[in-house]
Amino acid sequence: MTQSKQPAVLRVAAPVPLRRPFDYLAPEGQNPDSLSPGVRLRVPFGKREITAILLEVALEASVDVKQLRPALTVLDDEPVLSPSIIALCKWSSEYYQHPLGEVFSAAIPKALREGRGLSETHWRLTTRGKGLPDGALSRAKSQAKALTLLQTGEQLPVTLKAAGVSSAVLRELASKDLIERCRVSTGLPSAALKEEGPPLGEEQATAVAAVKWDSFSCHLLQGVTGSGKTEVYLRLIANCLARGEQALVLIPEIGLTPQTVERFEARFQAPVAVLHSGLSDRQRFAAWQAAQSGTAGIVLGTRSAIFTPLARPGLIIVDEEHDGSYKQQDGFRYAARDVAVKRAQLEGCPVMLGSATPSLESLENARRERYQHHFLRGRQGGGELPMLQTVDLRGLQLNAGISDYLMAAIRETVEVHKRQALLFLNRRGFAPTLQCHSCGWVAGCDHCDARLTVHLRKRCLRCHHCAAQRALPPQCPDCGGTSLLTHGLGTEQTEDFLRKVLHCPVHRVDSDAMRGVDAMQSLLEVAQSEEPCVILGTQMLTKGHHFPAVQLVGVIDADALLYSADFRGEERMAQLVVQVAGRAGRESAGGRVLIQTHYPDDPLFGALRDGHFEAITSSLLQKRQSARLPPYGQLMLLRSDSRNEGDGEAFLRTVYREARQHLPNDCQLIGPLPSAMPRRAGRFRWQLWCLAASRRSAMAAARLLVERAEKLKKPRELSWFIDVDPSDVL
DNA sequence: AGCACGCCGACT
DNA sequence: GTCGGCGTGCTC
Repeated sequence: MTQSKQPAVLRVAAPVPLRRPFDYLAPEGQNPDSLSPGVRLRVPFGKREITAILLEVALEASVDVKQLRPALTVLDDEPVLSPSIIALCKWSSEYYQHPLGEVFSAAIPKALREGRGLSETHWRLTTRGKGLPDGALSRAKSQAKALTLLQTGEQLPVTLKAAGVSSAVLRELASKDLIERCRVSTGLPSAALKEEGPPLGEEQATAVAAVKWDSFSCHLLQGVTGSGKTEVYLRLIANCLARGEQALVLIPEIGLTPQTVERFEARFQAPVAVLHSGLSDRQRFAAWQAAQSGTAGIVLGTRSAIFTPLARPGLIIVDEEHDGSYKQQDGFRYAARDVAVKRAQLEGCPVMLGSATPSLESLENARRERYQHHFLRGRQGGGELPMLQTVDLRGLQLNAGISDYLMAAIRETVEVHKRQALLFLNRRGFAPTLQCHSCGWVAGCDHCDARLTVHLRKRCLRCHHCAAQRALPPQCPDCGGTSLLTHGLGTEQTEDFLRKVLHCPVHRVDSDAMRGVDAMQSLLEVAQSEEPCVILGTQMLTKGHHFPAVQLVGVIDADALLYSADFRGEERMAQLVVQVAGRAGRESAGGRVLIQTHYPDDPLFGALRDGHFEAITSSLLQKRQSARLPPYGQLMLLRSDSRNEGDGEAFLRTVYREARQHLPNDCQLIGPLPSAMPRRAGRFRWQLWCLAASRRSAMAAARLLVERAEKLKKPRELSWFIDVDPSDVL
């Protein structure tokens, strides 16, 4: 049997938006069979040179062997990505229909993406350096100091620098062949507890005990603010660390990192590695490395941290699992919560999703017993749940959106009880509309189908959907009329009104007021100080922060949220009310929540008043079921974005025609439909809906849609993408 | 995504 | 006569 000598082929993922792998020959003198998937290769790619990730050593090339070029170098001895992370990336690439090379890019810090080394991050003594007699180099003091430090083991350059050893000294020693660069060694995190923590309640203990180690299981922990979810997390982490394993904890936003780190560090000896978008490349790389090498016992991060490799993964926690920020809204559009569940499955470890207001998706998974559902019903420390009440706005006179009833409650809170009031209004700026009283002209955005918002502080008009901004006009640009009216309500306006009528500080918390790192910090200090005041803000307020002195929570305009065009509007509304309510009376009795609405009879409010979040979710689930919307069907959107008005619709219509007959028969294509705001930032947006009855056919449909869209010739200035499990359908 | 090649307008 | 506009085609 003759066999033509087939060179083994290196199949790699390249960091480009192409949905196929590329094959290379091994570099000169390199045995391809010695290479493991996950190592980085430097390869020629067209006219440039890129860093690619090895997927497999294949026996046969997918193209003519003559076309293969040899890889230039192998960058790693050991893979930078573990087999389970590679599997996770492959799954994500397939599930979200995003090119694998770009998925890898999301999992790897920039330094590694650009081909810089893992292999050269630490310094250690060479054999020659180790054999050096004591007292050598006594004349070169800092060199001697470096050697002494390195005698205890390998060190990071930053550590050496902190000890007063400059990089010049290190270079000098390296040139004498006394020290060399090396890879970080695998460390074991310390499991020591600094403090025990409070005794667990019965429900907490049950939840902790339900988590079995060494195998996959998914848990949904549902409990209102103050019910002690964090204590459950801490106990689980303690157990995980005691087993010598690492815990990965996801939180929704960067702002929650300091308080979370603080709690972890108060409880555990183990080092905490923090990963979020606010880090420098260097910091991110260091944290990634601590996670990957196993020296970090706890890895805490936002969305993208879900792809961080762990030497010994033992537990994954997703806090506030319902939070929308777990879904990436551009490029690689993954949902970190769902990737977390998949990762736990691949790693064979437990995952815990926690929330006061779980998503309908997770509740349905719990109902089907895919997830174990644990409830924390009591408030720890004897705090009572606040009383929730609607204020019927019909026919009431409002000042800056505030009824006399709510105003009286605010006064009572700050003036009589000397406590804090928290008001929620989901619209920043002064007013959402500017209109001419003489001719009716309305200030609109030139680039979007939207009105410009009046910002009085900055004396400008701003579009909240694109970057457009202009000065506030002194008169109507159409008729020259000088009487310009504002309509509607924003946080600035309510702030002004409250400042005028109250004798206490009024703090505004929105993305305009919270510019800069210190703004949020000083607000939290105000909250801690417990001075009587009003805190008025947008969505930002709902995210997890502690407001110990808040006794009253007011939702100024619930109607805007309730009647959103998005099918998730009511779900979001219910979540939001429960979340803001959680800010009230956490540590003080007699907390109240007032919700202003023109529709007090909506059953949703009735259920909220009675504290029956379950009643709301089960009624919402029923509506979803009859509409066959998620979680009863899987939704995907193929979206287009084009400069020319008709292009997007025509493009999606062609995809529709071509894909329709090949689609699995439990899939339904709807559209193309224009987006809720058809023109945004000068581009026209259309969408094609695809609803699938099962996950399997959803994945087949996604693949088909992308395949067809990719084959079509793209009109100029048109771009398209698929959004699997979209969080916003507007 | 880059990066080239490739054919048509206003400049030294 | 060239510099350069960005259309379109390719990357093992």
